[in-house]
Amino acid sequence: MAATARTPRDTWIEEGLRALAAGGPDAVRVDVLAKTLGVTRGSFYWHFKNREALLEALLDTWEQKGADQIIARIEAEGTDARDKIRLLGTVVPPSPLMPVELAIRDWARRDLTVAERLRRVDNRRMGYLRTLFSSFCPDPDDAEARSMLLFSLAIANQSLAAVHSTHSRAEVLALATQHLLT
Amino acid sequence: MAATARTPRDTWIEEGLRALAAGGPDAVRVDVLAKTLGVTRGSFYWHFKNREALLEALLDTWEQKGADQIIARIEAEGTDARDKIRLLGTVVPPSPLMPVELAIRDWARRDLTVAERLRRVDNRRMGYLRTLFSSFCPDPDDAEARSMLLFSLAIANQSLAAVHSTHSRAEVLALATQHLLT
DNA sequence: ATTATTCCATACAGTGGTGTACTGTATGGA
DNA sequence: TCCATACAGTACACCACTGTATGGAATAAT
Repeated sequence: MAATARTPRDTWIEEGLRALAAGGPDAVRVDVLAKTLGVTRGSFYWHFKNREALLEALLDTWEQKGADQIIARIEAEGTDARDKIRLLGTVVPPSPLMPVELAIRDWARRDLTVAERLRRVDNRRMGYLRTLFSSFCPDPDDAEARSMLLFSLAIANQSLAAVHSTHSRAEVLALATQHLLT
Repeated sequence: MAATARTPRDTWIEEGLRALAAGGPDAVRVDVLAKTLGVTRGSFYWHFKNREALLEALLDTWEQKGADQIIARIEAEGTDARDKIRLLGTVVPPSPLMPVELAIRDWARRDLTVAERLRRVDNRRMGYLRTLFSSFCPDPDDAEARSMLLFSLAIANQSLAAVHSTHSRAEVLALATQHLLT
């Protein structure tokens, strides 16, 4: 059995994430997705019960893949704690995953179940940051403060529109991250 | 002339901002606003050309009022630079203005004209932060880094869902702000 | 080659929202 | 008193999008 899917489920999810990143959950329209995929909605409603089901699937894949993905990459590339923090402060913010992240973060403000998922992911990440900073910050309060600042930096960077007088954004990110390491 | 307005223009804007804060620009529906105001859309289309015009008006009032409002308050309440920074780090984040702010910030990601407005506002604020930090940071790079960190903290705080192990969020905010003052 | 299964197209009904044209009403001023 | 102004109501045409029912095409296993 199992004919190879011409437009498999994952394709819809992929395109759905793109739409989500670009315009938020309201922009995830099945007929729009169908059009960009060159397919009719008949395909969609074979894979998914309804639009709501796709939205759920988008959150599932993000929570599952996107959450530990960054941590895994940092763990692989970084050497010591300081180096990993530097990576987090500079390579993570311009990641292509961020737009999805931001859309979900905004979504969470008006949807409790989304907020709950986000809380889980954020907690995992904050936990990771805490361990990194704790490796050279004896004071737990200090580690918590720095973790919060680095996390904030990574999130806010994308949605901060200001230009910096004499530096590029990348330079300012590096400066800010360095500040958290001293 | 000028019969007393029963549902003046400002009422629509006020309610529009509420809707914007709660659900983003897509949630600003004229018929919904009319319903919550206990009026039909006939009134709306007297004040505004169309829905787009209301959205523009919302951005106008935010850019005009909301931009310098925070700075003015800090200037009024704070004594020296350090004190003002402490205020910014702790009283601004939980401000009732933030939901509107966040909605617009997300909106700016997908609308160039909104992004342009946001850039103007952000630049003013970053400029203000720079002057504050410069008052006790001789190194301009250092001042820039700290400004960026404080701004990020204020923005990200609202959309950060993580819970902190042993502290309340307010405590962590105070810790983080303090870190930027040393 | 046949057939079951998987996938997609098409047509249709329904809904929620916009904008418009027109009518109705309260209020203050000449 | 009469009228202009400033609203508000009603009805309608018109999308954009959802979901459903059903038929048909493509593919893999036999």
